[in-house]
Amino acid sequence: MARLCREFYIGDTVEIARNLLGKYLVRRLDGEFLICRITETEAYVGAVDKACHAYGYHQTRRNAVMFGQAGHAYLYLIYGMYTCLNFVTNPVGEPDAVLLRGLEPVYGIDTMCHLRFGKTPAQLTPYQRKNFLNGPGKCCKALSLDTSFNGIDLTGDVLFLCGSPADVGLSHIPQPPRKIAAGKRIGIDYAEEAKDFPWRFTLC
DNA sequence: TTCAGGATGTACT
DNA sequence: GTACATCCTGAAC
Repeated sequence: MARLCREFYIGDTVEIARNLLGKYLVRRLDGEFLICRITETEAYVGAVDKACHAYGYHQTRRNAVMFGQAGHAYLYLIYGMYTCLNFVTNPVGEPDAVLLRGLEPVYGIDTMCHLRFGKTPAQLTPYQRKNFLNGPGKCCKALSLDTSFNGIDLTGDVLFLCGSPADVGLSHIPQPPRKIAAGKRIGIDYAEEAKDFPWRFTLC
């Protein structure tokens, strides 16, 4: 499959967060492909952003991956229970990342449904159907990702991104034109002025 | 349909 | 000991 190369992940992090919308996230699990369209992201910029784990270039054991090479995945545990997936951007030493907040399932839906709810798609309640992949913890659960994947290379074979349905062998999937909305980020009320940065992007 | 509250464990001070 | 880039449940409207 033709996947996004490392250069895609190098540049202005806020711009990359916007460019990630509509791209396809591919997870290879036991030989099966799980494929989703990215619908929601947030940018985190270490140098200036109090909401970022690496604010002011503060490096710890947890966030070390953010200081490494672009195009790798930063995964961490939040609230003791849930995993968040980030894409590391920018050059080595510049700790920026894009948080994945929302997805739309495209392929492998039965498997994702089972991973998330232990049910088949037909067994979902309307509430579960509506809230399938609209949060960072939910995305990781449906793709069977946990902190053991921290630092994985996004140009490898386990987890990577593609630019179009044709790149993932699904040329029959339509891509209707959609708009991008920007807004404030979520769950970072402690971050003072940074909580109001319009660095959350949604496909609508 | 919205809201409050609890679950839960790791990293960091 | 405290805070945390969250999610689910159940109750009230």
